Amino acid sequence: MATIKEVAQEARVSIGTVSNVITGSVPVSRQRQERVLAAIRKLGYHPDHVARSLKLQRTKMLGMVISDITNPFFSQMVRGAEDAALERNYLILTFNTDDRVDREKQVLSVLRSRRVDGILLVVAPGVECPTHIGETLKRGTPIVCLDRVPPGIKVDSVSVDNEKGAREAVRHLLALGHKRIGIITGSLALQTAQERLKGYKEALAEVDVRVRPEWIREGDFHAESGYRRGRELLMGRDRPTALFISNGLMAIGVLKALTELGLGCPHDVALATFDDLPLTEVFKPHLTTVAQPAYSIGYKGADLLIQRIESGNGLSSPVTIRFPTELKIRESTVGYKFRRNR
Amino acid sequence: MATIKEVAQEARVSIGTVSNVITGSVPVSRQRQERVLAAIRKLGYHPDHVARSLKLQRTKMLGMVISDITNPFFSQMVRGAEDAALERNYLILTFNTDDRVDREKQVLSVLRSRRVDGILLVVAPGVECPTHIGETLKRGTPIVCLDRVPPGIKVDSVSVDNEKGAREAVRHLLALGHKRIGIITGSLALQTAQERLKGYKEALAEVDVRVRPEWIREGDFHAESGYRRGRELLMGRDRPTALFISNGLMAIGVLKALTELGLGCPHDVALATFDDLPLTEVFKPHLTTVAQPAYSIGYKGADLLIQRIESGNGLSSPVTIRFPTELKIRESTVGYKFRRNR
DNA sequence: CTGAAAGCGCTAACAC
DNA sequence: GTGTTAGCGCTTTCAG
Repeated sequence: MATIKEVAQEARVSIGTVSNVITGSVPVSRQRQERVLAAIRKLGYHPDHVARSLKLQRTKMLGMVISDITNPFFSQMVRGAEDAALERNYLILTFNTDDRVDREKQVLSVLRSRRVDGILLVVAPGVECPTHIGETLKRGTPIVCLDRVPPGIKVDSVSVDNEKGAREAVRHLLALGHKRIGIITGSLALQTAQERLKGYKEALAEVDVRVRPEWIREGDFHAESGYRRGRELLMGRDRPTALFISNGLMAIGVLKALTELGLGCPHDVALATFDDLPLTEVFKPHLTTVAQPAYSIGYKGADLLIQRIESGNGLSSPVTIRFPTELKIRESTVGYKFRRNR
Repeated sequence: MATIKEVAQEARVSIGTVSNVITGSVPVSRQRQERVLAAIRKLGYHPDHVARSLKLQRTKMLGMVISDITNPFFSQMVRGAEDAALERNYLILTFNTDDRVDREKQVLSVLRSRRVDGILLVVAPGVECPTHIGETLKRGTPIVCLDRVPPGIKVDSVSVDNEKGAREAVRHLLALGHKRIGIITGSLALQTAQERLKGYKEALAEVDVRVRPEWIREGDFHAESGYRRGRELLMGRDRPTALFISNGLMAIGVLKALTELGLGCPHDVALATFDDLPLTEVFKPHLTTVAQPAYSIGYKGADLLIQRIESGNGLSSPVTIRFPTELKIRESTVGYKFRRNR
């Protein structure tokens, strides 16, 4: 592995000069410039970014901490973040926490040792106030929270208007004539999940439909919980005619429950869900969804984070970006008009 | 940010002693050990991994170069690799090339500067012999190729038995009575795609069904090409009764074409495809697939790579690991028995 | 413009 | 056991 020293020898200049032609910060005479370039090519020299990081005290690396890359919502987000980062010559280290706070803390500690310049974080649901986030921030490493905004902490975040998205979806269900609408929420330790529940309640309140507590079930944003809570909701005699599911993975579980119980969608039960699952569009039933711009959340998050890093942080107060959602009406709700008078 | 020097001062010992208690390579007296630990806690010290990397000339970082994290096959692979890496205290830097050779070269160059200890690579389809891979290898950075094995280069690889997987799928189609079977291949610049085509041809040859060149269409492993090649294949009067699709993304495209043309599956056209798309299982039609252990490919790949790194490389000759595939027979092929005598 | 030299924070000899 | 010290490869003053 050629070093800057060898390049300097080969080009018969000082290592300072080599550094100057590489960084371009200090002018170098034409003649020496060419000698250096030739030496670099001849030796196949690639500057050691580790040494540069040590000297400059910045690594041009970002940590990205998500729940699970296998969830298409997050994989799109990661793609967006990587694209934005690469454009500005930042690299991304990814970590899956599976929504476990202990893993999140562990990862944050690793990231500290690795001296990443900033962190994109999808916080794990935890009851306590996330002190590990505050500490990281205080230490000078900027964090941008994605998708979920942790409670009781001043931090940049990029997410969507969950309340409005849920409200619109439930309004849509109501407009179709449904009055018996259940919901499967995410973990209510997450603000995101609470906002979606709130939107659901608001939509019902608007038209004076009573909220029935037994039709509100708490899941955890994973498919298995959608399956279980879905079964509970649909097995009884007195079941809802429509369901609002708080995320895409849980919708998968609900669909499985539906099939097992021999219920048709939308005929027996109409389904509206948060998250648009990209690859399922060509399958039946095509789900009515509250689509989130996952790619943009990741892209904008990385963008904002890099801005923070390069502006020396602490300049302005925390930025909260909320993207709008888009209600996509499809066959899991329409194609069946629920009769109004019953 | 506390440094080892400050810890030494606080604990009233030399920096060497601090280093010794951290690495544990040299014994330290009980008393000083405790003083150091206390100082570390008090100062919130986290060793600077950048400095350590420079000194040790290894970063404990792996580069992972894939086509697109958004493709569930790859996101599972990445998850597997990250899990394996983390277990051994390696971190992963991910990059998407969108199957473009120029991006791949660029990424490899970045990875070289970043001094990653090894690279997990899904090669982009390119005509020429991949010299950039050979150079990286020669420079001493081990590479493990995943999913696709580049031609004309001795390199470790982890993939599946594509030929056998395709053969079994087409045999299944034949067993159902189909004699008019088309295929949409991946880019034939990829050995992977060629192997799947070969399996298809072999299965037909086994029962003396003539290969019809007009029913062999070359796609590129992306959904759009599945859609286009699918349309071409199915629009004509003289169309196949069954299709073998060489990957999951293209299957999505074909399904879209099917819907547009008003063709039912499996009634009008039976479909068998490579790749099991994880979240589509609850939708209709449930696809008959040649399932690949994507997670295991990633996991084993990282495992093998780390072994190479830590055994000082160049020990044994290239390892080629081939996982078996599993044919999952589902409703996109069965549920409709094609009549034998026509 | 150019070269010399001082570190960035850490590990690993090496003496004691 | 413990302290001292020489770098790892680079950037950046600082003289000239």
